[in-house]
Amino acid sequence: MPATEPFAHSFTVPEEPTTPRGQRTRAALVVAARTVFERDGFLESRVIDITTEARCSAGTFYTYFESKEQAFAAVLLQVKEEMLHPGLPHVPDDGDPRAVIEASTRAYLETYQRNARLMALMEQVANISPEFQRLRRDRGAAFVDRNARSIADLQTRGLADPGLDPDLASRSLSGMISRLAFFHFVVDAELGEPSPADLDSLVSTASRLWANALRLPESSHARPPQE
Amino acid sequence: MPATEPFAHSFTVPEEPTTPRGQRTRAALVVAARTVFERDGFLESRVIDITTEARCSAGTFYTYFESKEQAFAAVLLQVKEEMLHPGLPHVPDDGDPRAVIEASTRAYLETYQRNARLMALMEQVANISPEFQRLRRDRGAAFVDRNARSIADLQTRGLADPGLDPDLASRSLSGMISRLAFFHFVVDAELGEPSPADLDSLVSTASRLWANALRLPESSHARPPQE
Amino acid sequence: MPATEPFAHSFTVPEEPTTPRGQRTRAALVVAARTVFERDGFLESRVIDITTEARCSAGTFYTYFESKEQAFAAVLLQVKEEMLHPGLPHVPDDGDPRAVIEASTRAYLETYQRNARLMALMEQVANISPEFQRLRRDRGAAFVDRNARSIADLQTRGLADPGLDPDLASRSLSGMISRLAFFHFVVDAELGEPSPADLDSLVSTASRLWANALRLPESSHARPPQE
Amino acid sequence: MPATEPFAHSFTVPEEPTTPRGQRTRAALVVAARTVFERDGFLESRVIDITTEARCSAGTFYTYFESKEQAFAAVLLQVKEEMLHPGLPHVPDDGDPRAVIEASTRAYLETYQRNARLMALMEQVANISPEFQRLRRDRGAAFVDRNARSIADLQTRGLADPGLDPDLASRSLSGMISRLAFFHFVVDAELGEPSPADLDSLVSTASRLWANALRLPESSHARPPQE
DNA sequence: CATGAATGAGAGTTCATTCAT
DNA sequence: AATGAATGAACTCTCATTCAT
Repeated sequence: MPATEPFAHSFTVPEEPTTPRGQRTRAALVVAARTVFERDGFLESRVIDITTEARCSAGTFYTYFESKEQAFAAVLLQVKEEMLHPGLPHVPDDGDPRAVIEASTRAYLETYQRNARLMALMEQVANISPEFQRLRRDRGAAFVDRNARSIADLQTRGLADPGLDPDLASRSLSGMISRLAFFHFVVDAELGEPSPADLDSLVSTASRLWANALRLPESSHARPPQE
Repeated sequence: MPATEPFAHSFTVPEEPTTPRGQRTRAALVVAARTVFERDGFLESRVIDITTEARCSAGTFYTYFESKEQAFAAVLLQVKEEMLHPGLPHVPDDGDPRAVIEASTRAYLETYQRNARLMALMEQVANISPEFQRLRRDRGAAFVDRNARSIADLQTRGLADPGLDPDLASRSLSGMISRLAFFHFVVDAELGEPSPADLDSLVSTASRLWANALRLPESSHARPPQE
Repeated sequence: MPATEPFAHSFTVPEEPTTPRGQRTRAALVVAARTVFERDGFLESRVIDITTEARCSAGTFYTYFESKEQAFAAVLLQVKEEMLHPGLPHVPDDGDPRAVIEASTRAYLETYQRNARLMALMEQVANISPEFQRLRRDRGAAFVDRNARSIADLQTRGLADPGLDPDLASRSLSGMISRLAFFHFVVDAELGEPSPADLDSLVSTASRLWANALRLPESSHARPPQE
Repeated sequence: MPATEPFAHSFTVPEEPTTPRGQRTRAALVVAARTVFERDGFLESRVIDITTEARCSAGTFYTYFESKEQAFAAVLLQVKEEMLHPGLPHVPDDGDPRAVIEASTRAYLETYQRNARLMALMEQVANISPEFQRLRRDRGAAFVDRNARSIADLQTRGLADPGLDPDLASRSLSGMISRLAFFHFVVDAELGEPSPADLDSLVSTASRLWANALRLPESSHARPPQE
């Protein structure tokens, strides 16, 4: 059935194939799907492009996925680790909150940069499909929650502005970073805009804004990241 | 041409109709296009839905637009005023930067809320079409530039953290507000999420973060967060 | 693409199907295309008429051809043998040039008669599409060249008017025969004109004119004009 | 009603307009129609192209013509004089049949050359529409008949091969000339083929073939046209 | 499990023609 | 007589999905 309601299908990925051959084919399809999706975007990608890329026939695609959407979901699942936002816990908490924030910010931006095409894709698909909109939201929420806990902790320790709602502040600041990354690594890159800043400047400014916004005290050994 | 390369058309709108009748029809089509686009999204909208809504025949659409994309561009043009981000200059500069920021933030969020469907649409289309990606970028840049000037001004006046690059800071903070608005008024609304915050909280938190991030001094006489 | 530039496509036929089923379907489509084209003319034929005739769905057509034009090219390719102008060499050169010319003329006219609908079609399409105009020209050139060599040979043997340019004479005389056939088997037949002459008269007159035009000597023993 | 049966309309041209303005507009439309038809071909020409060329509105076209076909008929009527084949009677019968034939041939080819685009057009339309197929046939018949009478006359005077049927011979030879002209001035020209012969060679060869075909005696003052 | 031909609903777009102004 | 906006039937082509082999 052509051109039906897109995204009307659930994207519950069905059981993994049991035979080695099946696993190989499926894996090839997921890799191919990622390649094609990242290259052409979700809408412009044809199932046949994916199967061609995976060197199998059109029908085989439907042995492993019920729809193009499901294949996209499989791609997302496969790269989940990469996409996991490396929030604050991933960096050593060495006692200097500003340093922690900067390290986290750097880690986030570097990860974003590595997966820029995929993030662009996610942005595209999330705005087309409520299912993926929810997926993005939920994944983002994990990131936001982690940061919210960090903010609350800093408030408890008397280091952060107690007048801020930790959740809302985290939503805002996390969105700040992700939007900055999106415009920098996706929009400007796609449009061929000259990069207005290098990664260090981004990290420096963004983490300084974040720390300032929480009213964190200056680092003891004052080492202004830029200026 | 069925389902060919989307967005292959330039945005050169055919000459405006000269007769009143033509102007009426075209206007009706633009209104209908906005209605349909906002209701169904860009991709799910059919030209015939628009003409049905405008109570004219399918062929008439092509008297005024070369494609669905062009009609969308016409919608954006028509509502440009509404979409214009109010930015800082639109509110009275009464000497208290925090108050100005709060007023601006409120104005922005209120505008966003009023045009939430359109903003969602823009987000969708921009992630599909490079042409509209650029349009969004350029419009956003105007907003960012205004805020950057404001930040630089505050730095000059010794009120804002001199260690911040005004442009990058503006990109970051402007993105923070727009992303917050997007998640609040579009994503959460579409997904039927219980609103985690009311408008006042959003305004209060966002503007406090913004002012903190710049290290603006506390307002001298503690005024109520909004008035 | 509805009713856009006709004949904008090249004639690169997609790869032949490998499976027997595919070959069967493709062959059925070519047969159906010929039937429909001959019945309705090229312009009046719809792709859907062809697929209906071939008992397959509309989409299947595009598995094998990129356009109606390409299907027509496939028809021409398939019936190339039939359409090949028999020309002089195909008949025994028994030493009497007039007899050879008469036999050739008869063979040509009989072939034309058998493929009259196809010739009409070719005439129609060639006058619409430069691609097919060239195809017709090139095919005609083969016929003309053969006759030109024959004329030159007769001149060498002192049997034909040496004052004639063999190429131009062949172009002229070949055109004479083909035009005669066209008017007789296509135009008059389509218009329901009473046939002004039977095949024997056509052969007799045309071959006599051809032979006279070259100033071939009379046949020695007056044989009956046709056997 | 778009895309209806082409040529389903009769092409009886309706009454001429009475007012001077109407006559002017109609004349402009006929000129424009010829220009556009000759430039783009009948099928590729749009009514709106014609009215644009004539600097009037689309609706005005239908004040004077019932259809695109009728406008084409009007063009043909207007240029009837030019298109009239200048058969034998148009040249002085100075007693030398070969000279007469050569002069006629030259006149025909020169006329054809001048109206090549129109002849191409006629060839295109005649192969699309039975109505115009008939028109072409009838006009050609006038030419053929004239030549047939000439041939019969030459036979009566003992100058032409009495074994030829005058009508069939005329059909054949007239077709020879028109086909030669068509390939030379239309096909080769459109395809950008290098002209294989100049006008003088065409005239010389064609008229010699014609005269030979009738077995006309050599001109008394033997002046071989070429060689 | 793999193949790849077949499906067919559906969309965008054209343009000759009409008709209210 | 002129205008030009409106009409809408018709057509081509796409591609996700199915299914016989």
